[in-house]
Amino acid sequence: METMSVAAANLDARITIYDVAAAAGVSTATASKALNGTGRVSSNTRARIKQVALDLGFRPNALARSLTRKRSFTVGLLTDDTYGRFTLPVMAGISEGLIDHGVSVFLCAIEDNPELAKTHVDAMLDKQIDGIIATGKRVDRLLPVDLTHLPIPVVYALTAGPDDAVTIVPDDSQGTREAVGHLIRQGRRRIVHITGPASFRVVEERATAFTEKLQAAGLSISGSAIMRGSWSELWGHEAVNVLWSGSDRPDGIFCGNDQIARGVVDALRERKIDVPRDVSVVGFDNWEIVAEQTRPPLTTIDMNLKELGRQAGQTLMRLVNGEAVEPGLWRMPCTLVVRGS
Amino acid sequence: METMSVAAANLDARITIYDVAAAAGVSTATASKALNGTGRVSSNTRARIKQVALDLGFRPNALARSLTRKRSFTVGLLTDDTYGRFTLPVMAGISEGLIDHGVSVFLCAIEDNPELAKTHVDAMLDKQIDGIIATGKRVDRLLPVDLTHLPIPVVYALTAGPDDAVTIVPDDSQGTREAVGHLIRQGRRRIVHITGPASFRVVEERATAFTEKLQAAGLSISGSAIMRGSWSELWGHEAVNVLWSGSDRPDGIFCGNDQIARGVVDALRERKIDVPRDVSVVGFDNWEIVAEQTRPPLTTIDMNLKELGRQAGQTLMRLVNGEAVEPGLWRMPCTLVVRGS
DNA sequence: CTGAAAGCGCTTACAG
DNA sequence: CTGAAAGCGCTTACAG
Repeated sequence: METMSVAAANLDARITIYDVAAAAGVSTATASKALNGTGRVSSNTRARIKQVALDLGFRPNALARSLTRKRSFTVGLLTDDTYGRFTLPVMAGISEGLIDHGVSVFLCAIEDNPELAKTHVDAMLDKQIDGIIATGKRVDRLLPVDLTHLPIPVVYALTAGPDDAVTIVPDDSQGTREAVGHLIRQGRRRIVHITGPASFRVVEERATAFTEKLQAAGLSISGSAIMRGSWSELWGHEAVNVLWSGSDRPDGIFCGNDQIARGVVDALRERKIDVPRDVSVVGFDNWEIVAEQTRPPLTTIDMNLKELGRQAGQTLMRLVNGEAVEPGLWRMPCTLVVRGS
Repeated sequence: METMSVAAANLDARITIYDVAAAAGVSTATASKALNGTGRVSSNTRARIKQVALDLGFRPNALARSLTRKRSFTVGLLTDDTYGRFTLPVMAGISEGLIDHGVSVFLCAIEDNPELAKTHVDAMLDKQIDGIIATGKRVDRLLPVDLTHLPIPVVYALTAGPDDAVTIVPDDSQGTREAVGHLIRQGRRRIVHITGPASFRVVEERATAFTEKLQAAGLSISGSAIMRGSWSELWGHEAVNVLWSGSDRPDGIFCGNDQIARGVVDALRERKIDVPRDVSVVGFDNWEIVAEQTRPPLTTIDMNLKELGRQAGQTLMRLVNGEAVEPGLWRMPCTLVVRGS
């Protein structure tokens, strides 16, 4: 009852710039300028108008404003990831980075469905979005939509984009160097890399960085130092079994993700091998729910996904504002998070 | 270069309803009616206008439409969950259920920050959203914003709402009955419940349903049949240790979430107790990444979060359309997912 | 410094 | 069945 009457009141009494202009005894043009800080208005009348607006609780209708300004202060966020392990932090970063500029973001969950994707893009275009951020679960996969001939700028975050666009991804090579560097500083000399499937580009990128870092440190690298498998704990387990059934056992293990690392640490414990005394383990992702529950807690690499999202948002705004930005692959630095392993 | 000229062309040549009216030789009023299927227009001219619109690639400006219709076909989605384990499926469901109606959703990640929340709500109100869906990580926690005196409807999904609103949550009691029923059908007679902290309302709700279901089945319940702890694997481990250090050992375990269940199954395996031969285990959440990687894979309860999100979206639309809907707590059914445990 | 007027791109009574 | 006109709530040249 109470609620309803308030609602009704708000709806009907929705106050417009005409109301504040009238109350302040000026034209809407002057009111508009005063409120927006544009044009020349004496500081006196400006102050008065602002006060009136405040008193009346005036809130400008963004739709009307957008219609004349041809700018909606709205962007679209496309994602094919409904599981969200990597995507949600990115989205949160985008949202946070953008709301400060008064821009809101449309969420479009498109799965792997091209039809759905097109529907979403069309709906957003109709709603006059200023730009698009495309994001996804795989850095080396294209979203199932072509975004290249749109009348608005688009930036790609954590998903593949065309060469002439800006695409923001974590710096996997640098992250790898952080991890291996840490292992070396711990005095480890026989280091192996247990990672995911070769079909992932990040796997190869990290593998290359791994080898190079070891070489740079003057460490010998056995032919089997890089073991590719799946992104699972089980694979971590198995890899340890393979390693320990041979004679060339490592004292440092860099894993392709935290789940593998979790499996490695568990397998090591089952074999009564002390982590980190006998073997040091470093994971990747800093997926807290895994990293913190491992015994001991995982030392790992954080991709700073939220910051990456923030960057994506700001970059899109620069593009929307017509600023020139360097296209290409932007690599955002990763951070080593030292825990117990 | 190519891209830019296309963009420019699209921007400048943005074709309006005036263009199609002119091309079809009718007034904009008629064009509007024909395109929207409103008012009386002969089927001939209607067809012609539609064809012209198609040929010209006319896409109506949703901003202008919203301004006159006083309906933006846009809703806001508030969430305090940036981790997203539960929230993202809900959001995906909302988005999917709404895009069919041509409504887009604004994503607002508000953390636990009231300022941020207010900023988002204000921004969305300015953008004339038709309604709000509030969602969060805890069913028994309020979001850090008061949404009760807004001029638009709001529905709550997976987060606490006021009594006079519709709040959609999973049916924890029914889910519990499914789980326990399954255990009983497996021939289990000494069943315990290892769950999370008493501070969570769902914990007590499930505990009550657990007891009732056992009673209904005529099974005896030991005083310590319900063990409250944390939502972690570690707690699952510990609980098994406690249980097996006593003499009253269970043959069926219902866990408050999949992580606990994972810990339970691991601890059981370490004790050489066969799952599911000696002991059956049922989890909760159907968090696939955990449930599928457990050995054996976890039998668990799925909360159908995506469907819940879809419901929330549809319900909000009903409200927006002025339909009457029954306020209160709506409980959506859970589903038993049988795997190997 | 201030205001009258036109315009953003649609929709909707109201006439005809 | 069709159209002229007003209006949604702002902003922006253009005058004064």
